[in-house]
Formats: sequence, structure tokens, C-alpha cells
Amino acid sequence: MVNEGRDAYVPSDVEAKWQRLWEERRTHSFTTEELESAQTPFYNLMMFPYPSAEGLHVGNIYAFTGADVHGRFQRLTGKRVFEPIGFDAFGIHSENFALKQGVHPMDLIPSNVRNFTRQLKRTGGMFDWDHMVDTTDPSYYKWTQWIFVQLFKAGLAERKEAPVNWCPSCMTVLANEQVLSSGQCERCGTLVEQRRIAQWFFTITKYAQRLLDNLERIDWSDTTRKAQGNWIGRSEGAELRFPILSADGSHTDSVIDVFTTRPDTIFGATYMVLSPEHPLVDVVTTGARRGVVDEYRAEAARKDLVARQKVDKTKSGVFTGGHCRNPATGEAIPVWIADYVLMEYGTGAIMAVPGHDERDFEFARAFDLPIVRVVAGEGADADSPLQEAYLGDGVLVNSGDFDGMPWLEGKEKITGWLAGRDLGRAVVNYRLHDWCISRQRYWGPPIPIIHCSACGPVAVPESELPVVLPRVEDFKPDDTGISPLARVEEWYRTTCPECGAEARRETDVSDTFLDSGWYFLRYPSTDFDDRIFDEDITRRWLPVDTYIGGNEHAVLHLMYSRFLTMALHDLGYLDFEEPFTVFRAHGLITHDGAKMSKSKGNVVIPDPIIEEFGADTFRLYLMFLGPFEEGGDYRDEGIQGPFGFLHRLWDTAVSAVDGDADPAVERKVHLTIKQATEQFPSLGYNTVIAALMECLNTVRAGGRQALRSEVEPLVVMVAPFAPHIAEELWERLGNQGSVFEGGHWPEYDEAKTVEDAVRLAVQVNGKLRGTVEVAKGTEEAEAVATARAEENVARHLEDVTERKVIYVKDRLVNFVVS
RNA sequence: GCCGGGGUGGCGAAACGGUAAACGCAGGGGACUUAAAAUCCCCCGCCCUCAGGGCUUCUGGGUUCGAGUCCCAGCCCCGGCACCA
Repeated sequence: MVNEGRDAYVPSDVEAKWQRLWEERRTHSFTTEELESAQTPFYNLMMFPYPSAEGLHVGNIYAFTGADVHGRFQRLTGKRVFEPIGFDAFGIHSENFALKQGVHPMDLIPSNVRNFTRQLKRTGGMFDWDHMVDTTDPSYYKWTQWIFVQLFKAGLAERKEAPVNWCPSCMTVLANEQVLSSGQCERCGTLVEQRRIAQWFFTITKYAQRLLDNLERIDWSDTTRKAQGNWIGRSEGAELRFPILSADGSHTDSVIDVFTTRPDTIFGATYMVLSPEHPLVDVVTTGARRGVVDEYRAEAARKDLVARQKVDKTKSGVFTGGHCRNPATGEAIPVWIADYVLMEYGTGAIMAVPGHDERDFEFARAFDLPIVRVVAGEGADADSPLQEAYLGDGVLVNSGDFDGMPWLEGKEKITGWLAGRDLGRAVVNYRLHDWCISRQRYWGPPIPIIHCSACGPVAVPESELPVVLPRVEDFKPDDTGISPLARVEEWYRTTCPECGAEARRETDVSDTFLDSGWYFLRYPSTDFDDRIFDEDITRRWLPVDTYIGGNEHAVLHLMYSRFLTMALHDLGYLDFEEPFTVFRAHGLITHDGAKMSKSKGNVVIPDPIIEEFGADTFRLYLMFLGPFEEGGDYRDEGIQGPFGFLHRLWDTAVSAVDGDADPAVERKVHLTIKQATEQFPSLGYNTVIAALMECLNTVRAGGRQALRSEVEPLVVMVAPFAPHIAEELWERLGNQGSVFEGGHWPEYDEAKTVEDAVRLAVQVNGKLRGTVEVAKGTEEAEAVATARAEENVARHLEDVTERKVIYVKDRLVNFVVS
């Protein structure tokens, strides 16, 4: 476009100019000294992206813009805002993409990162690029490994067997998302099985209660806190002991422990069920049943983990031939195995109470097992037949001495009674599992452990970190072994750091969520390579003031980050235990009412939009779509609104003059400042933008000449959304330096926000019949008289009896009549 | 099934229990312009020919002088978890 007249708004020129100046002046960067000494520090964090080959999508830009707007607002109010960015570039996504393209991830990632960096700079975020973090950089994952070592030394990392999805054709482990819903391998279509292999776990379950308790006192989006609460899944109940009986009915040495939330129903436990993987299956199974049991277990093992979790209408299972003694009734009850009982939850064994549990009821019906009622609700007694499991309130029946007791009381009393005989105890159980961090893959940080046949697993000495991921051209999983690194003999052959004997490195890499679980600790300390984070800087900047991100990370990433912070706190490295003081989940952007997806072909591509309208307009539009925490719907034509607004703002500002204030316009400006000041902190961006538009409309109403004093506050308030044009107009209004430096957020004068006249709504029986204008603060008698005089109101008050009059000062008058 | 979040004009959305639809898009009419872009003015929930009136925030009840907003019951949509004992 030809720039005719120097006063035309040309977004690309303005944005290029200011992006260049920001970089030259290092407006958004911190030196080490600045980080060490900043007053009023504000750590503004957003979730770092995984640098895909496709580049930034609108979802990313939406999230980053919302966070950046917050940071820029804080900066305008005078805070020193640290807003870092980085790349979460390890993991299965990158690895799979690299495999598909036939490119090595070590070549792929840098070019993706370059592309992301270019796009991020173009959108105008106030990122401190001097403190960028890339999780695949050895200088970063050195510390990821260091954290593993600390947790290992503290006994928070342990090795145990766990099931994984195994493709027998690819001979490799698959993540759950690589298993199709049909239970087939997504690559070769073979039916996936489960295998049990030894893997590394962080014992996050030790922190379950603290992770739950702290939820009460952190300022996080409610939805996120609820999701974490459910994920932790605390349930109170009892662990009860059922002795295994030998063939002649005498006790053996073995006992099956079960977890139940309903110890009150133990008199109704008519059989037991073990998970097929339960270690006591071999003990309890009788010779005659060995064949069927083994067959069932093999079949269960063939089902992959995804299929296994599907709720099947028909329950399967087999009788082991063995029996246990019900510790309450003293009766011998049969022990079955069935895959509806999961080894991962509770003790992997249940007492089945078909009368009062839906799953047990269904199973008992299918296999003709006895169903006994032990809770009677209203209108039922001990002999009332059960057509379905009864889950309601009631009193205990068929329960020996406990008959007649309310079930809630029974829970406690029966647990106590069994505990007294060493047959049970009250326990709290959590749904949360330990965090499996092993990945039998290539593209991740090697787990820093050396296996020695004499010493067992030994941590790599800290002085030898990082354990560098070797460049392996053939990183594709194949049939030679579990992890690609297990093929690189010269890499894994080493010596034991403790005894010096021949030893072997761990060949698994760690979970991406470990990389992303601590990156916020690293950002302010990237200037140091001799420590994971600097103590003083960390004390000054952390915990993070505001963290903004998607709720898809409500449980995994956010839970792991909390856990790692807590663990590092307990090990004495941090003086806080919650990493994010405030967390806000943003909403989702749809396009013409539909979720964006590549297959639907309705993905909004940012680059051409920014090219056409500029980053400022794009940012403003995204924030205007709807409430930031709820998301909004992107429509291609809608961008005209914000585009026109910035044009009008430009024209108004460049032609503004000095002069005497018009009180009505001045009032609008002050009201707008008030609203923006109140709504910015709570991310109410869409209504702030509406208010700014209204204000500009008022300032320009009837083509009037705007005053500098009216436009300048508007320029500052629009700056978080549209930083480039704001800088330019700030300069053109005659100011020196950046609008973001010096705390230029406008102040409002409460006195100037009040109107002297107000419009009262006049209702008759709650229906609007007219409006009248009165002076602000008019007392009842006068206001009612004015209202009554209004022509249309008067007509509605004829031929009726007035019962009373409601007056709300400066609001309305309501005549109640009959 | 459980846990969240929602249902308001043609569309995105606003509304301390107090004039429903602010702000914007789309649409219609007009001004300026050779033309386009940008800009400016007017109209815009539905029904009744205007003054005026009636109806309208998913449905049905309730509380209240007054309910989109509070309470009860139900329907629908979206997201997450799901054989959790």
C-alpha cells in the first residue's frame, strides 16, 4: 500500500518499527543484575508450547495473548514484569513426527523452534528472549536429570513393575494414545497386549493428602481445583482381612486384604474377587481349577490397557476353586478372579457385596452367586428381595449384633470391631497413582541411573551430569530391544560409580512431563550453568505470580509441577511449596461455532491474518471474542470491528488538540478508566474492550475534535491489547520513551465519574411505563411526584388503587396497584 | 454414571435482584468519493397499521413490589473422568 500522507495508520510499518525498537532497547529483557535487584517483581508465566512443524495455531496465540495482556497491564501499573517463553520440545509428538518425515528430531526441532520464535516475535508478546528455555538442550536437561537424582536419593523414585501396552509385531511399548479404540496398534494394526516391565516411578502418592489440602489455599480457577481434587480421589474406608482357607476348611498363612468404602456391608460379602494379576491368585487357586484360571489370566493379559478400562456390559470371570473366611459372618466364601477388579486400585482385591454394589450385583447374577440384603431402606426389611443393588440410606439387617444400626454408624462400628480382632483397620485410599516416568523411547533425557549387578541401581554422580542423549540415526523402535538406546552398546556400557565394576546405563528416557514440571524454576536462572536455580533470584521472583494456560493440563502438568515443587521444598531447595500463586484457565476458541481441527479444515491460520490486519488488530479481536476464561467463536468478518476501532483511535489521536474539557466526555473517560482498572486484573478483557470502544465513540461523537487529555488515557488502556499502535500514538502525542516504562496507567477521579442527573425507570406493577430524569440523589417524595406526573405513567394510574410505592434511589420507582 | 461449564436477537456477546440485548459482526438506507479502502449519519428481537400496547433470556413451578440473575424439578449442548470397590 502506498503511504499517502504521513498520518495514515499502516499496521505493518508501526509494528515493524516497534518490534525493532523493543529489541534494540531490550525493553523486555532482564540482565542478571536486574533480576537480582528488581523492585516490585511480577512473574508472568504462560504454558510453553511444544514446537510443532505446523507452527503456532490460534489456540496458542489466544492463550499467549491473554497472558501477555495481563503482563503488560501489570507493567503499566509500574511492576517489573518478567515474561519468559520456551519450548517443550522433547516427547513422543516430536519423535513420531520425525519418524514419519524421516528426519532426525535433533535436526527437526531447531527449525521448528526458529519458526515459532519468528511467529511469537511477530505477535508482539513482551517475552524476555534472553531467558528462553529449550527442554532438549543438554544445559537444561542436565537439571532435569539432577532433579531425578535428588528424588532418587530421597527415596522418592523407585523401580517397580507396571503394565505397559506392548505391540507384539513392532516389539515395542506404546503409549495409551497410540492404541486405537479397537485395541490395535496405530502403526501396524496388530492387537496390543499388556506386559509388565520394571519402570521408574516418582512416589507422588506420598504427597496425595498435601496436594489435596493445599488446593484449599491456592487462588486457582475453580474448575482446575475440582479436577485435581477428583484426580487425587480421596476415599475413606477400611482395609479388611479375609483369611484364605485350605481344602479342609482350616486357615492358611495367607490373607487377602481388600479395600472397601462400605465396611458396613461386610455381612453381605458373599464372595471375593481378585484382579487377574493379583499375586495371591496362585496361592488360592486349587489344582482342579488351575487350567481355567491360567487361561483367563492369559486372556486378560492379551487385552491392552485401553480395552481393559472399557466398561463392558457383560462381566467375565472364573472361580479359582479357593475360599476365604468372611471375618464377620465366619462363613467360607468363594474366591473368583475377574478383570473388572483392577490391580491398580486399592489392594487389587475386593469383597463382593452384590446386594449393595451394582457391579457385584451384575456379576452375581451372571454367575449365580448368592445375594444377601444387609441394608434396609424405608419400607424394606431383612427379607425384602433385591431386584437391583440397593445403594441408598438405611439400617443394617442380617448383620448379627449390628442389626438396626444406621449404616453410617455401622461403617465406623464394624471397622472398629474388626480392628479389635486384627481383621481390619480404617484407611484412606487415593485414586492417584505413582507417577511412572520411564519411557521406552528415544526422544527424551536419559534417566541418570547406572545398573550394577553388585550395587543395584546407582545414581550418576552429579559431576557427570548431563548424561547426554547420543545422536542415534536409527532411533526407530524395532525388534532388537526395548529402548532404542539399548542398541547403542558403546553408550550404555559403563562402570559402576560405586564399586567400579562393569555396569550398564539405564536405557529408558524420562517422561516429557518431567521436563515441563519445573521449567518455571529455570527461566529466571538461565544465566547460571553451575546451579539449577539461583537462590536469591528464586526468592525474589518465585512463586509465579500469575500462570495462565489451558485446562487440558489441569491434572497432569499442573499436578506434577506442584509435586516437584513440594518435593524440592522438602529437600531444602525451595522455601515455598506451591509453585503458582494464581492460576487461570483460559477458554477454547471455536471457528464459526465448530471446534477447529485439521480434518475439518477449519483451522484459523494466524500468519495471513496478521499480514493483512496487523498483530494489534488480531490480538484485540481475539480478546474481544468472549470472556477470556470461557473462550469464544472466531468469525472471519468479525475482525473488521477491532480493525476499524484502531483506525478511529489513530485518527482521533493524531488530530487531538489541547483545550477545555467537556464534562460529559470527561466523565465517560473517568468511568472507563475505573472500569478498566477494576476488570483488567480479573481478565475481563472483552468488556474492557467494549468500554474502550464506547469511550472512543463518546470522545468522537458528532465528529467533535478530541482533546489530548481524552485520548491519552485511551492509548494507555489499549496498550496491553495493541502494544505497537499504543507506543506509536504515545510518541506522537509528544511523550518520550516507551508507554510501558514509568507506570503510565491512568488514574480516575471518583468525583468525576458521578453524573448530576439520572434517568429513573418508572414501573407500574413491575412493568416499565416510562422514564423520568431527576437530579442525582433525589429523595423519595420528589422522585415519586415527578414519576407520577409522567404522561404515560399517569394514564396507568387512573382507575386503580395504589397499594404502595417502591423507590430505589437513582434507579426506579415502582407503583404497586390493584 | 460421576464431576465441571453452559443454554439471552441472524451471529459473537453485555447486564450490583431494578429500563434485557451495552459493545461488535452481519444486514438495510444514506453522505463523502471518478472508484476503492478508510471515515461519517440513520434503522435493526418478535407481533399488532402510528400514539401506544402485547410478547420475549431452554421448559415448568416457586420466592419477590420486581427474576436472565435466587430456590425446586426437568430438557438439551460442551468439556473432563470413568468397572475407583
